[in-house]
Amino acid sequence: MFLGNNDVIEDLEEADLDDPAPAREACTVLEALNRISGKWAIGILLNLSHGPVRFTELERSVPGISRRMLTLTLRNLERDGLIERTVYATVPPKVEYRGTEMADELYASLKGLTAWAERHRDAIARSRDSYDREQAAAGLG
Amino acid sequence: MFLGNNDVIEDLEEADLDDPAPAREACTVLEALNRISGKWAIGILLNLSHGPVRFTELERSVPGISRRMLTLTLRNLERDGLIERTVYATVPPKVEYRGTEMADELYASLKGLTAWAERHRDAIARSRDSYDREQAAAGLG
DNA sequence: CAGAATCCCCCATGATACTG
DNA sequence: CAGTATCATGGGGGATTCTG
Repeated sequence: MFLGNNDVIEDLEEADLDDPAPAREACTVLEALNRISGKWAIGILLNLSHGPVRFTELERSVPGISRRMLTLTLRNLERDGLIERTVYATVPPKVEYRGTEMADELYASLKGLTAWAERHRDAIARSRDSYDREQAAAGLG
Repeated sequence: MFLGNNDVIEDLEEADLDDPAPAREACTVLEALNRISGKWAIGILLNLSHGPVRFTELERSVPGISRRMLTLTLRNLERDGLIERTVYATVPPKVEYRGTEMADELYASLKGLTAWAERHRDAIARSRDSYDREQAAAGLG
């Protein structure tokens, strides 16, 4: 996925200084969203929110993910400090992933978004339906 | 960008029923994130949070956006019911966009994420630096 | 078991030109 | 002013194969 415009930071200087607030806010929110962007990050993070999980367990509990994307997403999350990776030198190998405290705080911050989505789920669906109907009607006219 | 796996909804049935909670939570959060996904949605939404704004004003206040992407993103946000579009039959044409109350509630829900990003900005940067250094060191060894 | 390497495809975005 | 239409591209993600 591709979420957010990182150039905002530099563009801020040349932007209209009358009201730079929206650009600055946008920039900060995007910092957060960029950590959880990508098709699989959220699903992985949530599965790690209740204790350590092994690689293959994750592969099963995140439906549809490929081994490649699981690896890539785990690496990115580890790089950002959202998960920790522990290797046990056993045969066969055993690798455990667990969310960090920073990730725990992230879940908490996402609660608000979750609540918002639930509150407006129906309204959004209705809005889409009516918009699509209007478009279809306009196409016929 | 590409955020979220919409297939989770259907996959839920065949998923492991011992603990469907993470998958269900992920699904709900993704509903919200999918409304604000894309490179420009947040920047536009934030600029509409303090009253109506015209098309060309938006083009100026969202640095780097192309006319095409501005149009596309506005259409999507309108479809989801996050913004309203008002056309004034004047010469030259005048079109105003404004955020809906649903969008206002969305900003509020994003505050938590913004706070999280600010709190952990430095920690994340340090995590990335140390991760990258370790990778570079491993590459040399 | 837990990956790494390789190839390919699609879609979101960008650039450019035209219009009611 | 506020869009549409068309073409080009890049990188996120999928499928497959190989390995310590």
